[in-house]
Amino acid sequence: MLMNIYILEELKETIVSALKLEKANFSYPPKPELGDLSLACFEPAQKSQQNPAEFAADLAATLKDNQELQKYFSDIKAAGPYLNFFISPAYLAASVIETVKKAKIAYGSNRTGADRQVMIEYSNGNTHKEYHVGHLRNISYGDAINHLLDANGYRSIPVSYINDFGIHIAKTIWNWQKNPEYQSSSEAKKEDKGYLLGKCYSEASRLLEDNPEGKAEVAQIMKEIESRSGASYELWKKTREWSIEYFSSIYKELGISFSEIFYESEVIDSGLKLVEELKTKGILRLSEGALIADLEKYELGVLPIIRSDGTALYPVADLSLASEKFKKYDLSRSIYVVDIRQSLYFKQLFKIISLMGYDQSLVHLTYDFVTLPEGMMSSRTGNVITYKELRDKLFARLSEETSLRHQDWTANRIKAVAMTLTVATIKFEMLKVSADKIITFNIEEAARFDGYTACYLQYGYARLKSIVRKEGFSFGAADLNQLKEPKEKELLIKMAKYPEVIAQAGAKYNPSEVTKYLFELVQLFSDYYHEINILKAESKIRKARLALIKALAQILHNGFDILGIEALEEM
RNA sequence: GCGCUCGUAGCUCAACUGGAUAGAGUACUUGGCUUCGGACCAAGGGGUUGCAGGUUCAAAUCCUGCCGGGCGCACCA
Repeated sequence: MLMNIYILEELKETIVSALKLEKANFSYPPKPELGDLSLACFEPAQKSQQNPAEFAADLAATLKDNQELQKYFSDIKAAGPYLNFFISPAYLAASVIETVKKAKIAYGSNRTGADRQVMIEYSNGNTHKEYHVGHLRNISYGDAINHLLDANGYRSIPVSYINDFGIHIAKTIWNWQKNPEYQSSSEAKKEDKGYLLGKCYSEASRLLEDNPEGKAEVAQIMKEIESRSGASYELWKKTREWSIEYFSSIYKELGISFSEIFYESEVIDSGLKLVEELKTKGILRLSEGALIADLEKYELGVLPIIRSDGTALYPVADLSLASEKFKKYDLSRSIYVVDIRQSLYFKQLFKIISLMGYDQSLVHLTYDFVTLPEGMMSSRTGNVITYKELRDKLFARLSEETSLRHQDWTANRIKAVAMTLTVATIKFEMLKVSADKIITFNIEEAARFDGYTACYLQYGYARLKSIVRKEGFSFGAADLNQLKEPKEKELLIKMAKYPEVIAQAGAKYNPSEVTKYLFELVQLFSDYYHEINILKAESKIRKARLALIKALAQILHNGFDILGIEALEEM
């Protein structure tokens, strides 16, 4: 299959071959008056022991008569140590708009990954616990990376791993059994029960803090679950289902789906066998009664694997899961999207996996936590904001605003639009900040319709589509030479950069570059829209502008897809 | 104690990984509705990039040392 070659890439290659450069350092001028594409001359000048500014000026003079380059550039001039290229507007418009028109949903994607399979694990809820804003950052981030990998030519396999077998479950069941009001509410819908379990768990953690008696009871319950028989085990089976149903209802609301979901309870047994093997191989050893991985010689400390009482710790399941993944799928890379606080743990885990003989590349994709303006959150003390609470608060604001603007709309329509905006807002807020920054989630700020927000972008898209709708189907071939406005050129340059943004954001696992790009694109459009009339323009110009607008809408739509955001035709 | 990480405008964040006069949003002040959707647009003020050295043509970015916040470091996940 022939893939798209994008204009800027093509131009850079043309320049490099025309100048016979080995290495070229391209950038974009800070202001459009300076040019559209820029070549820094520091390095080549140094090689030929010349002043960079003179070097640039010499090059500009040489290139003036280059027939090949004149096809693409209306002007080439030096500005200090930079050689600046002005792309010919007609060529730019034709190239960008035609490429978008042909590629449609594929505009921006590339073949870097060469179809290699990559697994990406994210969301990773714990049954019986709440699904909170931290999980939302994880799932939004993981899903965006999943889309970015696909757009960069990888075959990405999104999976989730649900911890359904830890001590937290015994705590929840302990509290559940003690409180008849929990049991009596089991007539509720399954997903509501999943939510209730989360509440029950946080309460249990609080109750158990200074309660040795309770802790002993919890340990007893844990043993019963591990033995897979008895009343607590039966209750585990039932409540586990509630949580899983609850998670799947969340994924559905968020429009996210996984190729496969793994469960700790299903990998733990083979994990115990695996751990025995690793012990005979000498990778693990006993110490102070516990089974540990001694990684001191790699400066990674010590990782306990099995408690001195013989019960399994978290790595047992993780090791088993890793080998499961590699057995089942032919992976070139395995990515784990997990909170940065576990970075030492993942270094240890990856070291053990490589000692086991796996040579696939392992990536721990980290992000920092989410907090609220009021302060830190912890699932133990229970002052977390859950998905449900956040969603409801955002939804209330966004639907209020929507119904204010559309008093003729039905309640259902308002609800549907507000829900789409809610999900878009959550994802956008989680993605717009780079992963290594703590997010202070400010609901008031997030739910705005102006500024760097999901609603601002959606509004821009809705206006675009509104124009396109008015045009109907009378749509002939456009003469793109009619796009002569400077603002049109600015828009086209920005549109031409989209493929680079996708490539870079993918290589750096950084969706915030996409959010920023889309915001700037909509800003440019809003400015253009305000100043230049599209539908009232003279027929030939109108057609050309409509072609521009359609390509623009396509790019916005593609960007929304990467972010996992549903584009609204009307809002 | 050891290690990781962050520190940029009042606030929330960018800065193409060493490049042009450090940019956006918000807040504040001001201007624009006989508009293709004003949920918009335009203009203005606002900075010793935590501090001090160093590396070089060039440093918010790299190195060293401080200061301040956050997070990890054996039976939590």
